[in-house]
Amino acid sequence: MGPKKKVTFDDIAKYTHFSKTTISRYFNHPDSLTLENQKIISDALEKLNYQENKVARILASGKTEFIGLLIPDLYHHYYAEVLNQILHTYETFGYKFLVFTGNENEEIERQYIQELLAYQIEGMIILSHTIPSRELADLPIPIVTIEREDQFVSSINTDNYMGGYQAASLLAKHDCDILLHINSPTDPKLPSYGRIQGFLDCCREQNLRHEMIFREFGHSYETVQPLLQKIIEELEQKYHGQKKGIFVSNDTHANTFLNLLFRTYGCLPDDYLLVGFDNSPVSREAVVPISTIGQQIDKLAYEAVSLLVQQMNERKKRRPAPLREPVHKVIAPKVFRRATTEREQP
Amino acid sequence: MGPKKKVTFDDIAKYTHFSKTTISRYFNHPDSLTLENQKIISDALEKLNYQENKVARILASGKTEFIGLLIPDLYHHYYAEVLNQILHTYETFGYKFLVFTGNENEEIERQYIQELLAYQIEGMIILSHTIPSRELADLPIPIVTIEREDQFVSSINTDNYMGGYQAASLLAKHDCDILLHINSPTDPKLPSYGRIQGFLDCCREQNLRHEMIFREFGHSYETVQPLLQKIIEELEQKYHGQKKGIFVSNDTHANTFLNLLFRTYGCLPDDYLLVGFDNSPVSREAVVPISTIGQQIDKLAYEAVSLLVQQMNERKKRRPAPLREPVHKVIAPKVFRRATTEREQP
DNA sequence: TTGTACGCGTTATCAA
DNA sequence: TTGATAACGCGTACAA
Repeated sequence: MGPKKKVTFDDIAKYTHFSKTTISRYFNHPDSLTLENQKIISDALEKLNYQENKVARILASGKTEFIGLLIPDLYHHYYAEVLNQILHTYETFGYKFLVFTGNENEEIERQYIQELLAYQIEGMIILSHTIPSRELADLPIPIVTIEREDQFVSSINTDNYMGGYQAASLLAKHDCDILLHINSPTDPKLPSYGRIQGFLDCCREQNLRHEMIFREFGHSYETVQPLLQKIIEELEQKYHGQKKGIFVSNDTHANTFLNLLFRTYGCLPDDYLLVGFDNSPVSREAVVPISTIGQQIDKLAYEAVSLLVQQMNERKKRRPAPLREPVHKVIAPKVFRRATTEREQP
Repeated sequence: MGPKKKVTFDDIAKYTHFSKTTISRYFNHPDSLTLENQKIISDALEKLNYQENKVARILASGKTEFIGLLIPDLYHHYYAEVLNQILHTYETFGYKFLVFTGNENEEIERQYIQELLAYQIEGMIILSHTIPSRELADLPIPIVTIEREDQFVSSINTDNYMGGYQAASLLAKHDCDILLHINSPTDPKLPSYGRIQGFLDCCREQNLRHEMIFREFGHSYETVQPLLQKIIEELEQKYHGQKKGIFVSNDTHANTFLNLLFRTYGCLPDDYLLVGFDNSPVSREAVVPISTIGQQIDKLAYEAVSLLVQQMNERKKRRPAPLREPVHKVIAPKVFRRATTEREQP
């Protein structure tokens, strides 16, 4: 054999003249050993350079401490940051993550799930949106989703409604003549639909003149840019000289919108106010820092893992009380006021 | 017990009146079974709804098909994209990835490595830079690093030297009066030092007037911005009216530099040419699309996994021939000419 | 406080 | 082409 043999409990047992069981206990119930004997074993571990084998432990105990993760992509900063924050919960909960990034293909994502189940993952966090929650609910392990259709499974979402409301409020404070919301057409079942509803409700409640602009923006810069350029031209015609308060569906689009204005005018004209969504780096680093509604991604990630761990623990009990109703928890967004709304700041 | 019992080979064996061994063979050497019997077993698997258990397979076979991944962060698009591309090699090589993102803490990253080893990973790809390659080389499994100090381990890097050379050449073509390179002070042992050397060599070989500007930029926008602002002021003094060709160490800094110019002048003045590095989204989406030297991250990732798989396979042979010398492979960068150097384009 | 014996779900070896 | 049996390394009743 190539790889040199690994040191096992058996080796330690022989070396210390204890039994395997005692070695096992040293790791799992150290209190039940004499301090003296603990020291003997600990020395032996050192001397023989023992390395844990968690795979064997999993097989024996049935607990993998694995959580599966299904993410649409890592191209968007939002998903990358969610992943980052989820990975960091390792320090709190000790679970390891098996990550797949999807290719928007339902069938392939089903295969990924099978593969994850084969590795005996104890639970799953899903951000991909291809597989309906109806189907996810039938999986034999607890599921938590983040910001996707979640009718039949537990989920953690940003309070999108509040976010949309806050965006409209922020713009309203600056006495705009017209409030606009630019977005892709959105399924009311998706959490992000809340942004639209919140924006609308705020406008209606406060009797603000407003217009909703929906376009199929797609997912690439190349499709987004011309659509936004056209929107700018239309706004110039329709609302020339009027103070326009614009809530754009996300920071990336808001930044593109801003850059298009800059290319034309060399500045952000005084009659344009802009609010984005996500508080992604691009909003801070833009040519004019962009006001935005930020998701608290750290909390989103922490609560998702926390909720999942809770449900996984429930299943380990003798008489588990499985959830009859999915839990939906919501995290408040945060408003970041920057130069695209607060002009007094440079 | 809470979770309903899982179907095992034993169940299938009893149901089909075969032995466990035959069921195992159905998966691993199907050819050795009658087509007839294959059908019987396949039907039984369906009927009993069998789910693979790869953990048990690992214990028996010793092969986890796990690769460990140590990444500094996912905040920077570069790392997120590397991770993304690495994850996608699953389709080609079938290896799964256990991911840790580091906290720049040597001791904690050592713990991560121990944890990864406990899960019997077969190899490791490292982008974090805290642990010296001297130490990594002593680990009991093959290691491949990407764009970090790699003296004692195998590595895949972008050809940074060529990148620096290309940047200088591109600027030189446009008849700049002075070529500048803005960067953080860089250890010559790091691959990215090549950018500096390549830039310098090009300038010297072609007798181009040039200046190197080194500042400790740190890792946050807040520290970068004022330093770049100051540099702009100095350049205005020193090279007023002269055509300045500037190679900035990465796209994020290049974009900040560009935005600072825009805030002052409302445009990119004609006497500034800009080249970044990385071809990250920000370079395309900037207020003026930024010319940049792009790393071919897909190839970088593929070659890293490929090289690692090769070395892992070597170890599985009866008489492995371990590498005496680490392998260092290099991927050519690609030049992206955009508006910050090619002004005729809008 | 320590040890014995068995089980976890596969793969590998050897024999039939 | 198939089967019996022994690993793989650890956890856990149960016994001592």
